[in-house]
Amino acid sequence: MAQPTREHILAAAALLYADHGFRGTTTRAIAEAAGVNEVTLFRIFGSKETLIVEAMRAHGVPVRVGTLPDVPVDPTHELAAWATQTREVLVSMRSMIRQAMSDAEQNPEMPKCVARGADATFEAIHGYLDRARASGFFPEAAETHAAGGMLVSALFHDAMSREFMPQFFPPDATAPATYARLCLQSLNYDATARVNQRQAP
Amino acid sequence: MAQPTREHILAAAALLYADHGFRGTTTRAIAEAAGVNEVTLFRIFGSKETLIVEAMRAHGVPVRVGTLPDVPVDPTHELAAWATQTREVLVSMRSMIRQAMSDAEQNPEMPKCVARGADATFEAIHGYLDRARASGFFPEAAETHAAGGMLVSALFHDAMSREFMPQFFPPDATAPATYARLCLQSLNYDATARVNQRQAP
DNA sequence: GTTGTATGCAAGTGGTTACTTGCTTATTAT
DNA sequence: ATAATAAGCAAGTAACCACTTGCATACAAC
Repeated sequence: MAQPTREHILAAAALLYADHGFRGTTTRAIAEAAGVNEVTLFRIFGSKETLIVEAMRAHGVPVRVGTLPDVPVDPTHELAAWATQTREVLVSMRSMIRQAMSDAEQNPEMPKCVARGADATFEAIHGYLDRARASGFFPEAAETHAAGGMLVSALFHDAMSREFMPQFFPPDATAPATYARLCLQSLNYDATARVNQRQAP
Repeated sequence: MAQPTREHILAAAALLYADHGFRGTTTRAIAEAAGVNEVTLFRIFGSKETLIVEAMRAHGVPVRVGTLPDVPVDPTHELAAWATQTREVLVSMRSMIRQAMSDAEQNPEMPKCVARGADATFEAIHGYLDRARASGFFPEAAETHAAGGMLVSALFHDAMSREFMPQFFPPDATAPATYARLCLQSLNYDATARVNQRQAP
């Protein structure tokens, strides 16, 4: 019962942290939620801080958030699908992300272990847009990294703030596709490149 | 000494709140920072919660964050200037905004009184882009609201997250101008419209 | 000069918090 | 079977928290 206990505690801590932040998450509440005695937490993790940090590392943003094809064929749909998946993940973790960003003022490690998966997300979108440019979908001078960053920013802001100010965002269902479309347009997307690509070889 | 005291307390509370959030901001610390006895807080505001909410309302996001001309003449520069001003304000308030967003889980009023100025910001950018479209800078079908929202999202995400993951954003100095430029490109910006506009009448 | 109001000060209340100690009880390994 | 390990339980510690009470003091209006 050694490992299951440890996992239960981490899962309970992550869940409580998302709702109450660091200060608001008491060791008593974690123990109760995990169905474990409070002293067990200290015996296993030593302190509240190391427990919470461990929980963030285990239940933070996952590394693989969405799938983008290696060779871009239909950027409009591929990007829209990826944006939808990515926003879904961000929405499911919005509470945890918000808490970690605010706790950063006291403990700068917090947002870093929560957002470990962010690297992979940016690499995925940047790589995809670079490949799309190489395939002729965008002109050579297209600022793919900046545009990809803006797409991520739109998904991030949407996931974090829509519940407070829904009137400022596009309709919920179509928002990710809208962001993807505008991202492509900002890169002077040439939809015919796909056809050319296929005709060339 | 009635009003000065009240203002001192609100300012001290807002400052402490930005660093420590609701739970972390103690009435003792507010009193000490304001140079006032702790009981005075309760005599004036009644409770910690009403004090903090009052402080948010007084020192939240201001209503006028940036200036956009009534009649668009040079969107590239006008939008870049506005984006720079807007990000500056968001950066200066990032701690407070982050705390308010995380405290929303417990008290949904928090982000609303902090972000009272957000309405005006969105109205400003939406109105400006609509006028620019009417002036012929964009085609009739241009999705000005969605693109304006993405611009605000980029500024927001930049202001909130750059300090944690600087590698994912464009160079700090030119980022707002980059966002503004991509926003215009996503709307199929026609820079010559300005000239046409002037020749027409 | 008196009265009312705002503030300071000292002390305390009841509650919560992270964390500890001492001891008992299961499970597991040998 | 026995010894080691992991976990539970009850109780407690010292600190901190929001908030209260009772009383002294300063200043203003009249």
